[in-house]
Amino acid sequence: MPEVDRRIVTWNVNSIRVRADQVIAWARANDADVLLLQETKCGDEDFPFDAFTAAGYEVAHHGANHWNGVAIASRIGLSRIVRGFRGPQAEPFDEPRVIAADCGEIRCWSVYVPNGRELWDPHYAFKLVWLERLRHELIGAEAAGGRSIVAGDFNVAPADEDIYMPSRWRKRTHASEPERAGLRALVDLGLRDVTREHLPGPGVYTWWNYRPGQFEKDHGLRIDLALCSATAADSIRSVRIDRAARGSERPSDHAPLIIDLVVP
DNA sequence: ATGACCGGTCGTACCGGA
Repeated sequence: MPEVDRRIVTWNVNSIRVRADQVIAWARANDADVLLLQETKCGDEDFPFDAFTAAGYEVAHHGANHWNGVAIASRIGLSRIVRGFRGPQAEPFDEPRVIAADCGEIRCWSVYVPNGRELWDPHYAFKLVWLERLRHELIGAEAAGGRSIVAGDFNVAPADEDIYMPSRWRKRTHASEPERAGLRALVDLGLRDVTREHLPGPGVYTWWNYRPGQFEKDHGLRIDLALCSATAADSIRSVRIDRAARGSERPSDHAPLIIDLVVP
């Protein structure tokens, strides 16, 4: 059977209404097959479906209001869509932070892990439990078994080398040991951090603060990740981060993470 | 420098982001 190249991209777009044109133009120029988007920040009624359709992408969106929101756009098929965690969810676990679908030969998840805000904030406890809830979701879906990519904004820097100045993040979220343990528990399911494998650090970042000079000084974090099952990870040809997109006009504060793989 | 940004909201300050 002939092999087929697939390009999967995860990108926290920080409002799809602001950046639809930019995201679609980028997807076309970069030949993306699948876009895993986070922080669309709109309800389904406000998602620019028509613009994506015109560009050849089917879209499944899971959004409620101006917070959170995730989507999968695909030009290689879109089926078996699951919005949110399976089964009824009490708030705040019903927030639109996860969506899954089959895109061609690949089971894809787009995830937006809660920020946590501060180590003493109840939102931080929510973040830790949410990561554990995601772990159970991935176990139930047997994500580690097939050809799977669980990608998105995890809001956790896996190691100190993923932070421009680790000392500044000692007492902040994104770098604490419990968050990293939550992430490791996902990896322990058999989902590999393929950016780490293909782009050894330090200095590999996906997010830079909007504050002036932060991007220019490369004060970034690596918090957008692609966790891949063994079948998917073993078929990866390259992993890249498009820093140029972060330096564009009116950019998202996150850069796209690009995964190229080959499937039979 | 204690500062600086950005998206969204029945807004013109504040929340959330990270």
